[in-house]
Amino acid sequence: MRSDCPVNFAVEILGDKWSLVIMRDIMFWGKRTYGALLDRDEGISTNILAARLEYLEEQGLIRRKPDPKDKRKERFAATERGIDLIPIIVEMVAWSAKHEGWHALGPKGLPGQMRLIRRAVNTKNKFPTIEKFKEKVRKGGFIFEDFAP
Amino acid sequence: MRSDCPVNFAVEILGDKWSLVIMRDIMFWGKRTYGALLDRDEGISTNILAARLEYLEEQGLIRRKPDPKDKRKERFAATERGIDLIPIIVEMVAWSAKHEGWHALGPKGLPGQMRLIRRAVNTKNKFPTIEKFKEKVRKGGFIFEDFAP
DNA sequence: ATAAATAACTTGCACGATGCAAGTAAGATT
DNA sequence: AATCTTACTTGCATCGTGCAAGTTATTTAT
Repeated sequence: MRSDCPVNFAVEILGDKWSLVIMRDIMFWGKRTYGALLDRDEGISTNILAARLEYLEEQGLIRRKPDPKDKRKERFAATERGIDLIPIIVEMVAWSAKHEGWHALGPKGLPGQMRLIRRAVNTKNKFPTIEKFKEKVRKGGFIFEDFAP
Repeated sequence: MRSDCPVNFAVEILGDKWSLVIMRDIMFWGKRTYGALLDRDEGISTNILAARLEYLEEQGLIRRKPDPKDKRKERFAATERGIDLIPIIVEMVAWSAKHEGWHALGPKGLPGQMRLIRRAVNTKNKFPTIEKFKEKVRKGGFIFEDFAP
């Protein structure tokens, strides 16, 4: 650790190009397997994904367990520590949405998802919305669950 | 840009080891010059700082102007786009404070600063506190102003 | 039962970001 | 005029990331 500052603490753990994107896929889009996490808009390499998943597990942000039906598969889920990243991710969405350069969820963004995000972003007191998000993920669901294609 | 997702948008701009730490120093600690930004707990290299400041300016998060009194110096300040990072930084502080591994601001953390941070972190509705932070920075001040050593 | 497909990786190599140490040029101080 | 301060740059080593290809275990298809 470079310092005792809590901003630095978070940046040292989360400050890379993939950690928060992977957590987004697990908690917002309900991706549960290596294959599902590979198949993303951003296009991650197989070695990078494997390394990042191992790292996120080390950091206690996700946990994995073998799929009981298919022995080739592993299933990833967010831990409570990972679920607590939701406020950071929501504030990042709010920042991106507020400033130019963002095209509103892109081709995969369904109207319902966009409304959900816009509500989360435009509400001044985000606490109740974020608690609902967390509760959904804690119960094994994911945030865009009701709007999945 | 790797995708249209607003999470990815923020991660591509902010997802490195220094951008948010530098924004913290400017907005929370009131550091205004290259020399002041060099002198940090984390210890940044001179070339990295120069490159990051140029990058943050390109991204519209900070602006610089020459010091009228000392022609060697430049003074850095956060733009409105940079000020809008405060909610993200506050949520990162909240996340770090909630989970183990963080030692509460370290040796430089004065009691007043720690109280300020704890209040920001423990309040469910962070909106009013964050608005006060933003207003202070907009007026040319910084968040720990009243508690500076 | 055998062959093909799928899932989750690993390996090798290139490139860009980061980190350290030393040097430089303009302006301020003595 | 000499020294100090400020804001850099340069050269080099290392680490994180990215691409392409290969590997192993398991499942599905024939």
